[in-house]
Amino acid sequence: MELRNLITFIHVAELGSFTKAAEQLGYSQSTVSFQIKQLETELDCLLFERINHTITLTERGRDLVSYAHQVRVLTDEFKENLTVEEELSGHIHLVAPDSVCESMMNTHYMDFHKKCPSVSICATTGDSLLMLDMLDHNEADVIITLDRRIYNKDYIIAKEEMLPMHFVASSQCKFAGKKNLSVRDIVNEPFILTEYGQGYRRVLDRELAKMSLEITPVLEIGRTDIITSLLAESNMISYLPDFVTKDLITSGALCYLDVCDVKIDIWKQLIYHKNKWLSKSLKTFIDHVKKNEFSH
Amino acid sequence: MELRNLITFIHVAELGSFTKAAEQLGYSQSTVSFQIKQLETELDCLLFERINHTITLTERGRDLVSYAHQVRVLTDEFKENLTVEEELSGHIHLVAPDSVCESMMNTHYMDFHKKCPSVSICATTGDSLLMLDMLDHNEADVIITLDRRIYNKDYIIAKEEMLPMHFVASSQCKFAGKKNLSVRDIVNEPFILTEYGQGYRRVLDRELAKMSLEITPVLEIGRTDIITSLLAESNMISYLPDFVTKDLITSGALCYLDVCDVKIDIWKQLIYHKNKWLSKSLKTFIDHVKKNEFSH
DNA sequence: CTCCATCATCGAATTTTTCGATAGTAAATA
DNA sequence: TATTTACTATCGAAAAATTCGATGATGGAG
Repeated sequence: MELRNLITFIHVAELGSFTKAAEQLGYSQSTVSFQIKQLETELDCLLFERINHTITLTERGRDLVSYAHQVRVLTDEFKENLTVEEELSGHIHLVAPDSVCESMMNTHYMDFHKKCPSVSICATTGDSLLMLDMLDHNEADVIITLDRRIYNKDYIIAKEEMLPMHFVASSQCKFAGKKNLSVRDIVNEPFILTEYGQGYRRVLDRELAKMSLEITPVLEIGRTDIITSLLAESNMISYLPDFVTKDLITSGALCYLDVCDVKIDIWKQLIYHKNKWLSKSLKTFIDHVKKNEFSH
Repeated sequence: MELRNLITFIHVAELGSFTKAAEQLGYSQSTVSFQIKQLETELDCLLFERINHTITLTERGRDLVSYAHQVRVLTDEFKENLTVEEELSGHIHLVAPDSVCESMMNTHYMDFHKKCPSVSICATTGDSLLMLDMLDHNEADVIITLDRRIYNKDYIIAKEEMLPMHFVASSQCKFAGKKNLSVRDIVNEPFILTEYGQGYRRVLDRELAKMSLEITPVLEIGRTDIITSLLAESNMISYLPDFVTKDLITSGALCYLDVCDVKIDIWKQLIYHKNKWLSKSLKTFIDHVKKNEFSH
């Protein structure tokens, strides 16, 4: 019992004529005959009595009319809802490094929430590999990486920028103000770094390994806010993106170390999977992040 | 948007896999792919995200699931109602001569009503030509004729019997008891006959015409109960089926006239159109009439 | 009595659906 | 690590279904 036949049946029942229904539907009359017969065969009952070339609904036919109408109403409603402007609602799963999550929540998340109060955001943290894996398994809608510059034909980079990074330490640190430091001068100092999974941490390790150097951090921790506050009160060193240290640099609590022989390109990238269906909500969210979370 | 595709879609959505749905439905996997794509094209939206060979419903997809379920429920309900034993209800239009209507209502109609209280009967009266016309226009479901024996490939004779008929008059009539009367003896007496339309009246006229005779009735009236009561109180003559006069013959108020030279074959026939859909109610009704309205 | 309207039917043309094979990819397994 | 398995996309060919146009039968209108 296909919808096509039900539609034809409705027209026939309303017009009381195969011929007229055929004209109205753009079919030939024999097609209408065939379709009705098809319904009758499938339902194993007579829908119309044909007496002297005029048709009359049987009781079964009358039953079918009401059923067919219900189906048509349902169909029309559904299609209408499809064309209706999609509502800004639903659920979005963002995964990003701790530091990015924090900065987003502190700065512009409320703006988005005000703009789209019905859209619920789930922001979780994770390292680069996990995030990409989540993209691959459609467990995250969009991610932000801080890592080497990622390119892969399966991913769409919605926005990206290179991230300025520095070795940082307390302004009281013995290296503060020193010019032209070498990384060799500091590798044996006590370090606090983010956990290994974070992309820029890995990139740093690899870069040092090229120079046959290695940092053994005394503390590894994902929360960069904790790192920075520890730095301020200690003689430890870290390697962090500027946006994380910005406030404490401005306030003078921390300072950049002028290390000249390590130059690492870390990229901040807003990524989603190429096969991801972008709902209007998701598009809006991505736009919002592009505008607010990246330098303009 | 055909039902077939919606069913497939439901299975895919429930199993989360094109392949499994194909197995369950007996399709090849490519067919399922095709059907889903067909839906997506028609609705102009993505129903499943395909990321790494695993599928996930989109929001639109989720909407469609609930819609498709509704349609399926409707369909199942409808088909179920079809297979459910048809209820004995509905409407039946019987057309019959006045005399037959009366006898039916007086004798066995109540039995039928008790058996099928939800079936409403509309019994109207009409002459043979009208009745056949009504069959041809599907305005009557079944008719009973008192006429010459009707045969036509478009009609189905559910039951028929030859109808004994007699010239009748009051027992006080001057012909009462006379043997071997000729019709010539009585043609000029005052006659009450049914209206011309009634079949057996026409047949009588035609038969007499063969003998170059003619009856000019002083009264023509459809209601045979009126004819018989008038006969009993007058010297008039009529020509009626025995079932009409039975009671008054038994009571002795009327008597048959022994007219030997007119022999007319009148048939009582229960007829419906060959294309008539016999609902269970109608079948039951016809059966009832066959059993009760005809001699066994 | 002829013309028109109606539905049924048939075979041919067309369209749609389905299949089977193949490819590409990821995950599981050895 | 290599291999096997599992999954979806795609393509062309085969099969099936739909549609059409012509024809026929029949009743009604003019």
